[in-house]
Amino acid sequence: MPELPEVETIVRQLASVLPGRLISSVDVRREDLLREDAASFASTVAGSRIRSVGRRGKNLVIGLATDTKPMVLLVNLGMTGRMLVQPASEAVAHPSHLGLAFYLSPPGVLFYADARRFGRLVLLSSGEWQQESRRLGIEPLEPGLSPNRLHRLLSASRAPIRSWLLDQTKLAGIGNIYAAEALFRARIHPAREARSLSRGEAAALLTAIRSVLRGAIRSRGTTLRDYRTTTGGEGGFKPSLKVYGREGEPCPRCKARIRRLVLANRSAFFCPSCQREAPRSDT
DNA sequence: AGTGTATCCTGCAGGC
DNA sequence: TGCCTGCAGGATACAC
Repeated sequence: MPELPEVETIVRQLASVLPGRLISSVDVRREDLLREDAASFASTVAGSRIRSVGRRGKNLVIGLATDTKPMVLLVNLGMTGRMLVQPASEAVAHPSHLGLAFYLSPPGVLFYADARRFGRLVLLSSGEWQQESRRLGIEPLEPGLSPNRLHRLLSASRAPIRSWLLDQTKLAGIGNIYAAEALFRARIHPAREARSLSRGEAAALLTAIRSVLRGAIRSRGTTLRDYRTTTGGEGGFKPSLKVYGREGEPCPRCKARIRRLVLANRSAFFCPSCQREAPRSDT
């Protein structure tokens, strides 16, 4: 669910309300969302002050100043994770599938809720976070990513381009929805070998990735079912999806029926006419 | 270096 | 109505 645009939306909302506030206490309801035990997590976080809220790939990066040292609270939302903020003035109603509650001062509550509990909240030292961050690939919206650089990265891999796009160690932040949408816009078949893309195709793919991510951010993300903003609102990008989840529907460009194939055990939606696996060999 | 499979979970849609 | 199966935005570990 939450890919780069959804996480970016959440980060922007949190960044406008959290920095400077104190986390007075933490209520851990689902310990399996943590890597450490609930008691040590709570004792580290309680009493800390929120310094910053950022994003790296699909991860929320929350900077905390604790009693002893600066820490990073890394939140990966998995498929169904939600970050919900309750203003102090409202009665505190718990969301369904509540995982953790962070009680704030000035008053307010930050909830982490997660139906499937694939999400994770991890406390790291600054050094540990730097190491973790190095494992992730480049940010697709980072200006330093040029068409040539993308082409170089692609040329090292025989993986299908859709699998390559989902690999967070290559680019960080793209998931199944936006991979499908970017490949459609760039007219590239999802099963093409990454290294088979020409320089021109790599450039077109980069343009497509950026335009679809930026468009989705403008719409506050894509809500299929579970994704919510921090205020509980839905993202508005779903009507802009051209192929994802549209198997059997006509391609908006050429009217051919959109197809679904399975790559690495995950659905890949594409237009068989606009996105050819091999160059046309007819006439 | 790849893939396929399984795993972690719950919820929902569709078939019967 | 209910039971069953399949599928879902993600990440990771395993065998091959």
